[in-house]
Parts: sequence; C-alpha cells; structure tokens
Amino acid sequence: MALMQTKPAPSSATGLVLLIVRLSRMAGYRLGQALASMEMRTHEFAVLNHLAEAGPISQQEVGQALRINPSNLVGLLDLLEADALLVRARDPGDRRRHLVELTGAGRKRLAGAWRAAEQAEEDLLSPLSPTERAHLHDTLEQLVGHGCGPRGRC
Amino acid sequence: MALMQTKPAPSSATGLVLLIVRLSRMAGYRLGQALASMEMRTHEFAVLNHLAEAGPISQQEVGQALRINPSNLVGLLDLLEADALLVRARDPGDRRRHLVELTGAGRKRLAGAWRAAEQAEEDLLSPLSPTERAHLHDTLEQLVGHGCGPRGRC
DNA sequence: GGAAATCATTATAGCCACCAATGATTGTCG
DNA sequence: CGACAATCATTGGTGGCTATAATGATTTCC
Repeated sequence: MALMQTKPAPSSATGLVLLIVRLSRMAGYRLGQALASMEMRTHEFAVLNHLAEAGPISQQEVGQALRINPSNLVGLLDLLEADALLVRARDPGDRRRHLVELTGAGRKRLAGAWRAAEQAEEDLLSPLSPTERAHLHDTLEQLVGHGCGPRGRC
Repeated sequence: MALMQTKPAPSSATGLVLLIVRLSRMAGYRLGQALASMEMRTHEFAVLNHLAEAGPISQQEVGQALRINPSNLVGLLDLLEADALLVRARDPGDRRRHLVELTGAGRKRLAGAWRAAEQAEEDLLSPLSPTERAHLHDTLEQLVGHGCGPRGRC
C-alpha cells in the first residue's frame, strides 16, 4: 500500500483553500451585519473601497479586481451613482469605457462604513496580535496581487 | 514604515476583512472550476471534508462549523445522501438529532475531490513558500477555531 | 405534567453569479 | 477607404445561494 504521499505531505497545504472559504463566510457575515446598520452591502463597501484606493478606473477593472461580473456591476453602480457616491464618465481616450470615480459624498460614506466595519474586524481578528495581523495582511495582499495572472484570467 | 499616504492609523487592520473576502472569491472560483470537472460543488466538498475530520456529528454542528444555514443544509445533505456518500441516522441519545456520517463511497469521492482541488490550490498559493503556507494555515485555523465564540453565535 | 427550548424540515423571498445577446466604439488589414 | 474582428457597457434570463419565519417532533426544566 504505498500510500506514503496521500495525506502526510500535502495535508498542511490541502486544506488552505477550504480554510479561506470557511473563514470568509464568517468574515462576510460579520461584515454584512455591521454594514446593515447603515444600509450598505458588502459589495458596495468593496467597490467604494477599491475606487478610493485605485482612483478612477473602468468598470471592467473594478470587476476584475473584485471578481464581480460586469453584468452585476451595472446595477450595483447604478445604485451607488443614484446616491451620488460615484460618477460615471466616458473615457475621452476610449469612448467605449466608463471611468468610475468616487465623489466627496462617496468618500464620506466610505469612512462611515469603515467605522462600522471596525468592530466586526476586531471581533474576527481578536485572537491575533498586531504583529500577526500585519503579517497576515502582507500575505493576503501578496495572494490577491498575484491573483489572476497578467492576462486577467482567473 | 508608516505610510501617511492613504489611511493614517487603522490602515494595517482595517483592510483585512475585505482582503479575506476578496481572496476567498478567487479561491472559491478556482476551487469551483476544479470541482466542476467531477460534478461537485464547493459546499459539498466542504461538508464531506468536515465530516471526514469531525466524525459523525449532528446537522446543526455541520452548519455551525461551515456557516451553512440549517435550511440550506437539508437539501445539500439530501443530494449527498441520495448518492450514498453519507448517511443520516437518528441519534439514539437524542432523537431530535440526525447524526451524519460519511460512507466508504463518500471517503472515496472526497479523495478524488482532493486530487482535483490540489491544482487549484497550487495555482492560488504559488507565490508562497511551504513555510509561509504552513504559517498561514496555522493563522487561519486559529481564526476559524475562535470563530463563533463558545455560544455558537457568529 | 406542562411550558419552554432544541432540532430538522418546509416554504418563501432577495441577492448574486453566470451565460448569451445587443449596441456602440475602436483597432486591424486588405 | 471599407469590411471585419475585438472590446466595453448594458440588458435579459436562469439557476444557485442565503437568510427568515413557521411547523412538527422531541427533549429539558420546573
């Protein structure tokens, strides 16, 4: 029964994706509860946050970075734009694109969402020291940065 | 090391939940693609895996550990039971409970799913060294272990 | 012995993910 | 120049996932 390589070696690695998904379900639930108090949803928070970090970008780039389907993004941006949290404008350089940019109201609302999210984050991360949190942050950013490869395919 | 550029104080902590959710979307997509080749879904994989690790347990415990709502769990277990991958039996000690247990076929299918998932996992974790993966694994397990507190509320 | 709690289940509604198709715009090549 | 393919946003539709409330069976507590 030469099964030396089934579990022992890959076991430490083989649970990681499952662990990430599992943890994300807790994190997403807590975040959703926290954001619900200000009538915001996780996706809206994620989009606003990404726009604040990545400046004016096309809808396609938003969708790729956050893994949101362009189809779903349309309605999502419609809502956020209706609340004047962001603006869509044709890219002068390529009129097929819509450049999406955060407004002042958007930044303000994002800041409020951050305050609401802090409690959820603290609950989730309480077993970790500040050093460990920083290290985890670096690791995860490395992973999402690697993300979809150079061609955008995931 | 303090970058005043973006977010002053809470920056190191405040992005983590969002990062986890974002990473999980990539991971879940890749895992789903890999499992689709054998007509299995992420939740089914997660349930089978948890049953293999935690032995015969009640449906409620499965739902709590994996953050799957008991309502959804019913149909999910129905499917898996129809394929004879697990069995439900009344707990003799408490006849309200259904004890869920993996069958031989279930373990076999789980092993196959692991093989399919390995490639997806390798793709996602490629920027990390084995040491870093092990460290990440420990950190995440610490977080999911802390999970919902002693009372099961999340 | 009876009220409250627990567990699985059903039914329902809302959100989200993916696919295919359309219209507008741009880039390519003969 | 002019057909043709590619890209971007958008729409419509389908299916899956998630959460809430209500029901029935069983157990626990007083």
